[in-house]
Amino acid sequence: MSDKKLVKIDRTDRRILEELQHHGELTNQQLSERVGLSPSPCSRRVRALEDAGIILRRVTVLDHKQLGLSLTAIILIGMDRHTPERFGAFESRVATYPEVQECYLITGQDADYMLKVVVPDMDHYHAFLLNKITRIQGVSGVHSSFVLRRVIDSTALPLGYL
Amino acid sequence: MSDKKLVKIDRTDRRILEELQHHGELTNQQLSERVGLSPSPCSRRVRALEDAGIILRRVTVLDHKQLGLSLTAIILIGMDRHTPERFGAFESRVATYPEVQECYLITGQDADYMLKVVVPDMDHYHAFLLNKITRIQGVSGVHSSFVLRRVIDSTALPLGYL
DNA sequence: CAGGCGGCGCAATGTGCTTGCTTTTTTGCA
DNA sequence: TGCAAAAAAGCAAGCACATTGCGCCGCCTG
Repeated sequence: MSDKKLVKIDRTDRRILEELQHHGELTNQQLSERVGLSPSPCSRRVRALEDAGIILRRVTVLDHKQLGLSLTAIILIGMDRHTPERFGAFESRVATYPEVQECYLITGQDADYMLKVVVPDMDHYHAFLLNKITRIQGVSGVHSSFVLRRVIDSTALPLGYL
Repeated sequence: MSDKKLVKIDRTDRRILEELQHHGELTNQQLSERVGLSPSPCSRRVRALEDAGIILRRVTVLDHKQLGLSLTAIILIGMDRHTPERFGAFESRVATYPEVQECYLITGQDADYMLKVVVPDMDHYHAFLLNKITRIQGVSGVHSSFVLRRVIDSTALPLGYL
């Protein structure tokens, strides 16, 4: 592995992570006063968390509605044969589709993969299914649901267990 | 609505959004040279995108494995009665559970809600189901799947349609 | 073809980040 | 319980970066 150094996460680190999870736009000194620290040790802690790989990356979340991407679909996909070749081929193909936000190999007899897909509208979704999903070797069953309302849409992890 | 100003998104804005979606840690001048601009107009464009609400927020993504959160579950939930009161009660309860990363009201006869939940292990998942999900009035059917592998786990939108 | 508008680049200013050093607090052991 | 060592916090200076005003250029319009 490439994780250089490991950090024991105390109460202060937990507060830092809690803030950064939701507010990645905070400056270091804004963050430092929220967690009750002066800027320098706060900055050092954040860098330690990055070096340890606990902070994976910073991202910017965009408004799909304003970008004309109104349709979000949840797709459950079953495979005909459960071989590593089938799975490998499926995953490497799916990884090239920008419409796919999430793709998980999951347990259960009904489905092998769960996908979250974002497209402009139904026409594009139809085209996506026909041209990209059903074309992949081994895809046997496809079940689509569509998002009516986003009650919660977050990337935050529950830090209460630490 | 409170969206102050609207921005027509040209090729440069698209490149900015594409970079920021994946690399929210970029400094403005790093971003500016990636999109082929000088720092000042780049900064102005980013702020315009923020003011327009196209850039919703910046977040920090953490490594769930290193934080001892090894289990991710996909839960499909059905409601006994499809009334606004039932839905409202369910949603306001679910919104208070930090383990729930995503909660969508979805189409389909099999389920009404799809949840993505993060917990340390199976014991905690069991407790979560018993103490938090099945306690909610109106929950009739619960189907759990568990994530075996994260093939794609992103927040990036497909900007190729613009 | 002339006028106006909008976006880009440059330079200066101000803000925030970073690094070395000192002080304080915590931890471990007698 | 007290002392010593180590780790973390705070301070100040140097530096990098973001921001703002201004002049210039290209484009669109009348």
